[in-house]
Amino acid sequence: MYRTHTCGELRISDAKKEVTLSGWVQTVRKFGSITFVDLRDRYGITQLLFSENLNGELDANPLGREFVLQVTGTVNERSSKNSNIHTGDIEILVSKFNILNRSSTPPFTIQDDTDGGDDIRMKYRFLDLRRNAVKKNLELRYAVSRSARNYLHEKQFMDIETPFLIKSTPEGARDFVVPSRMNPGQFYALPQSPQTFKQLLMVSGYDRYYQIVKCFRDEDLRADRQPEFTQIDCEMAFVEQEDILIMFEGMLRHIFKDVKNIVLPEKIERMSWEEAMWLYGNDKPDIRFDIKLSNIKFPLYTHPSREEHSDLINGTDFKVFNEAETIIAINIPGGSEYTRKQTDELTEWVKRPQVGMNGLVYIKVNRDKSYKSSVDKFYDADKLGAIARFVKAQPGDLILLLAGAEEKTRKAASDLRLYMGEKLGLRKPEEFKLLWVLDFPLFEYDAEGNRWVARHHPFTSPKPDHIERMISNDPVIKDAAGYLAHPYASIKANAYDMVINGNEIGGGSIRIYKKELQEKMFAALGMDAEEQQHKFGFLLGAFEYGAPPHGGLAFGFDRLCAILGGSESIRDFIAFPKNNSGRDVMLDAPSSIDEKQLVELQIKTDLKQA
RNA sequence: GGAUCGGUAGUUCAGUUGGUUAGAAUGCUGCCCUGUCACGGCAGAGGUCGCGGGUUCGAGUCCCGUCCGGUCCGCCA
Repeated sequence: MYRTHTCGELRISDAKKEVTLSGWVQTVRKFGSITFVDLRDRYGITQLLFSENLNGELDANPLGREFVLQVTGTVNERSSKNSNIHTGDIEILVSKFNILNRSSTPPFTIQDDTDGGDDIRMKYRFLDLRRNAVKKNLELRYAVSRSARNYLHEKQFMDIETPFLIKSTPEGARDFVVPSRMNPGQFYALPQSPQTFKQLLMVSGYDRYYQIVKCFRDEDLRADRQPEFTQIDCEMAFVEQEDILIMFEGMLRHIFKDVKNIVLPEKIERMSWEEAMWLYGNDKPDIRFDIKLSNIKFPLYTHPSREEHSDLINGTDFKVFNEAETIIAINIPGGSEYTRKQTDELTEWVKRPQVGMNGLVYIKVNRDKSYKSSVDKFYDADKLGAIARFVKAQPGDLILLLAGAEEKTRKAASDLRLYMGEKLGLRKPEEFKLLWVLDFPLFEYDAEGNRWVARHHPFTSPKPDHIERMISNDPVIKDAAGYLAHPYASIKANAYDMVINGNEIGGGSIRIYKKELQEKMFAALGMDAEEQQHKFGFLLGAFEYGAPPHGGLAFGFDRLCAILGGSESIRDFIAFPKNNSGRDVMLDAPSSIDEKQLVELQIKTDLKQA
C-alpha cells in the first residue's frame, strides 16, 4: 500500500496513529542531526520529521526537490505549530522511508510565488500544474462544470455527444480541417460549434439538450481566445426567447451560488444592442460603473430614432468638429484636477495605433464653475457651458471629446471609457454585473466582400415583423458607402448575448425552423439554391419533417471560469493551453509529418512512383 | 496581414553616454547547524548577452535583418 492518508487530511485528532504517506518533496530543511521535509500532494502539505536515528540513512540517500517519497511514521503534535496550513498542528515522525522516484532539479520553483515566467512554465506545464495557483483554477473549472451539469440535469437537459469530424461550411470562422485517407482529396472539418447537430436533435425531439464540448476555430489568438475552447452548448424546443433567458440566468445564478457563494439579483439587467452601442459604444458593455457616452453628433442613418445635437458645437471655425462625422463626449466625475501632463497622456493614449484617433479635446469644469478647455480659442464659456449641461457635468468634472468617423470614434470612445474606468478603480474585480444584450442586428455588412453576412449565424431568426424587410429586398448593395441605409441594416434578430463585467460569456438565438424562411436567409447571404443544397441540404431536409420551434445558446466555458476566478486570461484555466501563435510549446505542436503520412493522405504524391 | 514591448547565469531581472574582469536575488553544489516552516551561517560552481550581419580602436549597449515570446489591431457566423 502506497499510502493510508493524503498529505492534506491529518489533524491533531490523528495523533499517535501510524500512517503511510506518499507525495513530492517540496523542501528539505536540514538541522544537523534532524531534518524537516515538506511532503506535497494534490490535497496539501504535511511536514515530515527525520530524527537522529534516520540521519545516516538520509545522508546516504539525500532527498532533492520533487523526489517522489513514501514514508511511514507516527502522527505527532508539533512543538511549534504552523497556522498557515491545515496540517500545521502535526508532523510525521518518520520511521521508514522509500524514495519511489528521483527528480531532476525543476527549471523553476514549484511554489505559489514561482520564479518561472510564462514561457518556461508552459514548456513544463506538467510541473506548473503541481503549483497551487494553477491547481486552484482547475478545481474551480471542475466546480463550474459540475454545477452547470447538476442544474441542467435537474432541468431535464440531456447530455448528447455530437461528432468532431464534420463537414466544412466556410461561413464565419475559418475551419480546422482533417484530411480523409479513405476519401482521397476530401477533408473533414472540426466543428466551430455543434450548432447544426443540436438543431437536428431538436427535430429529433430531444427538446432539452446540452453538452460541455470542445469547439475549434482557426483564427488568431488572444488572452481570452484559444483555437480549441470549450462551450456549454444548450438548445431547447418549444421555447420563446424569454424562456431561454430565464432558464440560463437561472443556471448562472446556480453556478455563482455554488462556486462563489454569490447571490445574483432576482432580475438580471437587460439592454438592447442599439442602447448598448449608443451609451457604451460597445455590444458588451461593462456596467459596473456608470460613466456613459454622450452623443453630440452622428450620422442620422446610423441612429434614426435619436436626436441630433450638432448645434452644441456648430457656429465656430473649429474644423475638427465641423468636419467630423461623429462627436462623442465622456464625462469623468472629479476629473477637473487633471494636470496638463495627465490630459496629454490621455491624448497620447487615444492616438496609439490600436485606438487610432487624431486627438482628444478636453473641457475642465472647474470647481469655481469656470471652464478650461483645449479648444478655448474656438468656444466661449457659453458654448462650453452648453456642452457641460448636455453631458450633465458637475463642477469638478472633466469632459473628454472624441471626433471622427462613426465606427472608429464609437470604438475609441468605448475603449477610452473602459480605460478611464480602470484608471479610476471602478472596474472592481470582486464585483459581478450580469447583463443580457438583446435585439442584435440580423446582418452585418462585410466591406471586404461587399455583401451581407449573418451577424450571429445563418440559423438565427429575424424578429417576426422584420421578416418582410428581408424577403422584399434585393441583397445586392449598390452603394458600399451607404450600406447602413440598406433595409437589411435595420433588421433585428431574436438573438441575445450574456455579458459579465464587459466580457461576452455567452450568446444564442431563437432559430429559424421553417424551411422557406431558412432558404430566404441563405439567399440573403448570397447562396443560390444549389449552394444551399450542397452546404446545408441536411438541415433543410430535416426542416421538412416537423421541426419544432427552438432556440438556444452557448456559454464560453473557459471565459466563464476565468471571470469567476478573477482573471482576464483563459489560459490559466486550461490544463494544456496553446500559446499566442497557436503552438503547444510543451509538445512542440503543430509539427511536420512524415512523407509517408503525406503520401498516404494523398496530400503529396509518392515521388518514387511518379 | 499590421503595431508594440521583451529576449543577459537553471530561473526572475539590473546593466548609466559605446570603454577595465557582465552584476543582484533566487535556485544549484559542498561544509556547519536539534524545532524549522521564505530556516540560518560559510564557501563554491554557473554566461555563445536569442541568432546573423554591419558601424566603431572598442558593441550586452548603436544600425539592419531574422527567430522566439507577451499584449493589442485586423480576424474571431
